Amino acid sequence: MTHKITIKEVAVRAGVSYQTVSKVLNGQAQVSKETKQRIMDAVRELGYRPNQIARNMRAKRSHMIGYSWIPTAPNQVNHILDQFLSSMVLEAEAAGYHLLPFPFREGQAQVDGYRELINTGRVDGFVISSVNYNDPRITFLLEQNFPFVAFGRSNAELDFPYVDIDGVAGLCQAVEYLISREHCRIAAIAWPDASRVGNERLRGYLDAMQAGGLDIRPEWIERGEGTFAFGREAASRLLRLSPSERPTAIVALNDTQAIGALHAARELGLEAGRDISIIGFDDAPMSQYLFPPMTTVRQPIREAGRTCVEILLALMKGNQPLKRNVLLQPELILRDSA
Amino acid sequence: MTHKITIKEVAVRAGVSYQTVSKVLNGQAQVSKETKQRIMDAVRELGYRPNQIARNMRAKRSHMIGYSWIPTAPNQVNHILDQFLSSMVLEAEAAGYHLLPFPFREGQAQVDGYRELINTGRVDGFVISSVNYNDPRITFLLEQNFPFVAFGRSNAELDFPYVDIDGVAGLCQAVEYLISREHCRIAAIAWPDASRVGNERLRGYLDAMQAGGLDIRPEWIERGEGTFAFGREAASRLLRLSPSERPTAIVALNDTQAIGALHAARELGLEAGRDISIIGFDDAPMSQYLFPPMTTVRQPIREAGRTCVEILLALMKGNQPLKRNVLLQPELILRDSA
DNA sequence: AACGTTCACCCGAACGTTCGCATTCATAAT
DNA sequence: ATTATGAATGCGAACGTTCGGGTGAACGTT
Repeated sequence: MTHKITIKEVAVRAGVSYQTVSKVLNGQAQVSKETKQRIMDAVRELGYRPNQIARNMRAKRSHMIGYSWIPTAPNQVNHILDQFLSSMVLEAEAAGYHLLPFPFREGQAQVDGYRELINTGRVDGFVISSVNYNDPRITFLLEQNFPFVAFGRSNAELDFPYVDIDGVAGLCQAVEYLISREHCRIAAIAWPDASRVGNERLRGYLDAMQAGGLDIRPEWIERGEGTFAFGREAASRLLRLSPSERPTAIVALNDTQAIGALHAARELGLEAGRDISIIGFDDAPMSQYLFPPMTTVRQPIREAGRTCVEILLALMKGNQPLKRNVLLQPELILRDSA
Repeated sequence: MTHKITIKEVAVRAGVSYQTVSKVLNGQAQVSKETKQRIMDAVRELGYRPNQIARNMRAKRSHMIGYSWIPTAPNQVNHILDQFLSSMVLEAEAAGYHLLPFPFREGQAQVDGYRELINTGRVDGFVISSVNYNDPRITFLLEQNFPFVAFGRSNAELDFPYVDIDGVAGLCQAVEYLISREHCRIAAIAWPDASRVGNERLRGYLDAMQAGGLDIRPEWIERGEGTFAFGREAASRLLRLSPSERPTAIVALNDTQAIGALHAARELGLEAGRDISIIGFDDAPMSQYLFPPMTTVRQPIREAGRTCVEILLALMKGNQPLKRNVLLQPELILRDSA
């Protein structure tokens, strides 16, 4: 492995002290044009690049942003990660920062991972995702007064910087669309009320139903896990209600549940898009390839990743960022299932 | 933000020199039990954790592994990334290493990203993926004699450490299964011959066909992009061949193409799993939720990520790793489409 | 001729570690 | 009593930067 060039070697070649080279490189030196040129030439000829570790050491910063995510179960999807990560990586790199992904731990041990990275000086800030109510990471980081941005909101009383997708608006759009297509009996397949994201989306459903002057029947609201199995089971129940009560449309809080609902409909001999309308949430990549292609709500993930890093960079600089809380608007993608 | 504890503060509290603390912590000191205990107590009481940047500076190592991947197009899937990344992160962390994801660049600029990370001392090694023939990264890294492991193979004449999934075996399994189900006319939807991965998998098809004593007809081999559109188009052509020539089964080199084929079959009024058998490759998470659930080949991604890092760690230590080239076996997942 | 300014550059120190060698002190061997 | 031995610890230096202050020469001003 080829030897690494240091600033001293550049200095020798340019015939100046190495500190002068440093100053020239950082644009804070009064030097004659000629020496500056000599230094630049030497840098180029030797292919010198400043050692980042030494820089970090001196600056007492790591120029790293910690990030960890819940690894999905083997048969689950994380179609978000690629977009979220690469948008963060891109935005961070432009500011001389890099991402440091670290393993996700459950329960109390989770905070230990964060603490360790702080105490060893490996990161200057965090982006946290999969945020929910009473997230121990949030209280911990606030307490430590350590820079972080959350992708997702938590308890209303906690004040911290976040970026989130407007779940209320997402479901509003879906329901409003269904109402515009003359649907009156619209059901929702939702999540347990321990999920802030789920509650948000459900509220979008409720708001839009109310705004549209439609009945909200408790039996039209199914709450359970965000899985294929629950989606199928819930839809199956909904579609077996008596004809006068049976919903003509179903909105699910994610695509996986919606696909379960699609299966339930098919099992009952109903064709989605004709006999029953189904709308998902997430725009999972395969949703477009289903039978029929699924109408769903797409989240601006790249925008979210970019914005998280943007805010975090300002925080780490010590600035109050211009925007501390950002709510991004999702978009209804019309296909054939509704 | 709370002040960071240094080794000197620990030393003061324990009443020894800071270098002694260092030695105790690194287990290379002859010290009395009592002072050792005093030092350990001080460490615990102050919550001291060694500054990793300073350590890295001293050791002239970053303890970082560079990794970058091709971000997928908005409507594409990367269901691999989550598993691959988290298995690498986990394996790396156990050895005190972390991953440094950096933006993927196209063409010649790609190598610049790698060079920059080397020259600035940010990484000690790389894992590279999306490897193909004549990969400029491989020649560059070999030339620099810089530690790396490839996930995927390249030109046969290049000798470098890699981990790969046995594509030949994967398609063999698929075709052998079809043969066992009495299929005689089996077609393949393959990729352009610029893809090493594609060629490998296609060879698996050819080998198994030959071993099974079946006809290999050129019109049964479609080559094109690994997209939904091409899969549909190719399958459509195949299924419109004259009855005596029409294949009774189709293997595709990835799930996206296979799903395209599923659509083509349906458009022609054929039911997959009954009128025509279709097998994909990748076990994309949604494949199980299709109509019908799709038979496909699953790759041991976590194992691949783990092994890449395992080999790389040995290389970075300066050891010749026990295994330098690893070929992992994929697994046929039987569902209803074949 | 003495003095202040400015320019162009040098130099010491520090960031938080680790490492090799030096030093001190007690104990045992001569 | 002197010397060798070993255990327990201290000390200086170094890793590659950046930063602030210092310094000598050239020049202009009175």
